[in-house]
Amino acid sequence: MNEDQVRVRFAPSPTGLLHVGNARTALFNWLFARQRQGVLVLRVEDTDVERSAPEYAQKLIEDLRWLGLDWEEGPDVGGAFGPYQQSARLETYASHTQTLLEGGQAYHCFCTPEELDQERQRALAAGKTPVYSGRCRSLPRDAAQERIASGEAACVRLRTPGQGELGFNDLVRGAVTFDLAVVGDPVLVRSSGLPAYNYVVVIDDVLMRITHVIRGEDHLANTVRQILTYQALDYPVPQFAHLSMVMGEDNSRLSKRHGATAVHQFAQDGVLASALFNYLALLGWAPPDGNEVLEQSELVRLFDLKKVSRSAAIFDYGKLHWLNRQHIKRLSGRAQAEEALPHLQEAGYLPREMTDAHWSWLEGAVAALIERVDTFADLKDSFAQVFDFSLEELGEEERSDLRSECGGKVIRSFAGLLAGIEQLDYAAFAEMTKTIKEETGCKGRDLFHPLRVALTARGSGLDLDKFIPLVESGAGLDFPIPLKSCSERCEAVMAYLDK
RNA sequence: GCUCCUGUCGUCUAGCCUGGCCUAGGACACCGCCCUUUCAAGGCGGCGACACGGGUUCAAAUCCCGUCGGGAGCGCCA
Repeated sequence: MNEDQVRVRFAPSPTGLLHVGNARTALFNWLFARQRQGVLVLRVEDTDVERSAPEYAQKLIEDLRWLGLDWEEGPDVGGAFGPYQQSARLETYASHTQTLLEGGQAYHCFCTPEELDQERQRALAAGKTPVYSGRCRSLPRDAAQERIASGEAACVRLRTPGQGELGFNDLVRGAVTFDLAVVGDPVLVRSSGLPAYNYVVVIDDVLMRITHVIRGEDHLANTVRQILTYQALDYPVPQFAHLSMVMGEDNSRLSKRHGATAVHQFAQDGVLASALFNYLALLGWAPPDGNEVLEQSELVRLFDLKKVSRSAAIFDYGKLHWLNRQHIKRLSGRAQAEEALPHLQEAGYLPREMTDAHWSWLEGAVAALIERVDTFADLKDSFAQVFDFSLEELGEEERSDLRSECGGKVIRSFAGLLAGIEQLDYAAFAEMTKTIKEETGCKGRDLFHPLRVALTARGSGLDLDKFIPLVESGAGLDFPIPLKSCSERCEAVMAYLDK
């Protein structure tokens, strides 16, 4: 292995679905690794047995892959520095703890949670930062051993300086300095014997040879404790980069009440992975030339960790949707149809078994309807105007359009012409409208609106020149919901008018 | 409460390091116009910001100090 090789990691805890905030962290790690020809490690942080669940680890992996990320090492692909889930690394942590205990950099603490809580309350009340008092710090080692032997519960704490300053250079934030007087001795190992996050993360990052730790800003303050741990272990400290948080519109942490937050949800809503990828990269970073619609490979080329914004960003669904439209447009007709198909099948418009005829009809339909939608879920809704034809649900305005003087004349004239025609395509339709205009004297809105309502049972929608060929070519195909031809629609309207 | 991070159009940001090229640029959203048999889409245009107060300087969005706002951390959660 090359000593200079960049090695980064994404280390989610499997306590829920992949959130866009975490996805952005993963993505920035990925971009950085790819552009530096480095290695991305996926590590599952499942030391919290209460909240972790293996199903979530699997879903996390699926969602990351859907987004278009890959990694060289991880629980699913293996690697030279595994295992890659912390629950399988407990022995490693234990041996490090032994070393620290023997060297005196760590010690056993017998304080009970109740005592610590009281200490904390007192500090808060006195207007000070709650810091562990260090009561068990100077307990002689053999005395501690005896208490443990007698069955007393103890956790292991790191011995920290308690005074002075500790600074580090953050790749996105620059120089950051902390007063060590406000950092107490952190718990390394809980009295249950399970190691704590801030401890294992250090050991794992060292053992997995991580060179750059790119993570959320919520870890910024913990970095001091972690650096102290690196030092106690006599390990080299990696570079840090703390990314700002992703917020909802009201500037509070993005949560479900702001809308979709899980990557999985965006996939279901018909957002393209490439669009979400693009949007996430733009959250806190801007391309140098101002062109914001970018593919993965372009992002890899242009991305610059040093240019990442230091302030929090609000997740803008509107811009994501705009980007999604841009990415949809870049897809070939066939690819658009393929993306659309699952959503349309789920809505019951298209059969599970697609014939070639279905495919070519679908491509045409998607091409006609796609420009008007933000997502494939929206596309599903706009397919309703092709398949659903219900005169019972006409609105007031549409009803009066049909029943108006021109409406009745136009439709009767249209129905008459339709009877004598083989194949209604747009050219034929254009010819017919001319004739209708002459026969009825109706024109403009008075002419076209009744026709639109008669054919679509709606007051607005797709251009008729696109709508008619779509319906006519689809009418012969076998769909779960039969697609009515123009003449069938027209007959229904005539019957409706006669009532 | 304390500590740390942060503050440019409604939103994402460029510019800040290395003061003058800033009459502060772009994108989304919004508004208007054009296109049009509808609704969109699309094209064109418009509105719109340096949080505030002091300093330093011939000159400050840019450097310094303070205030205020936002976020995070202070756990035997991760």
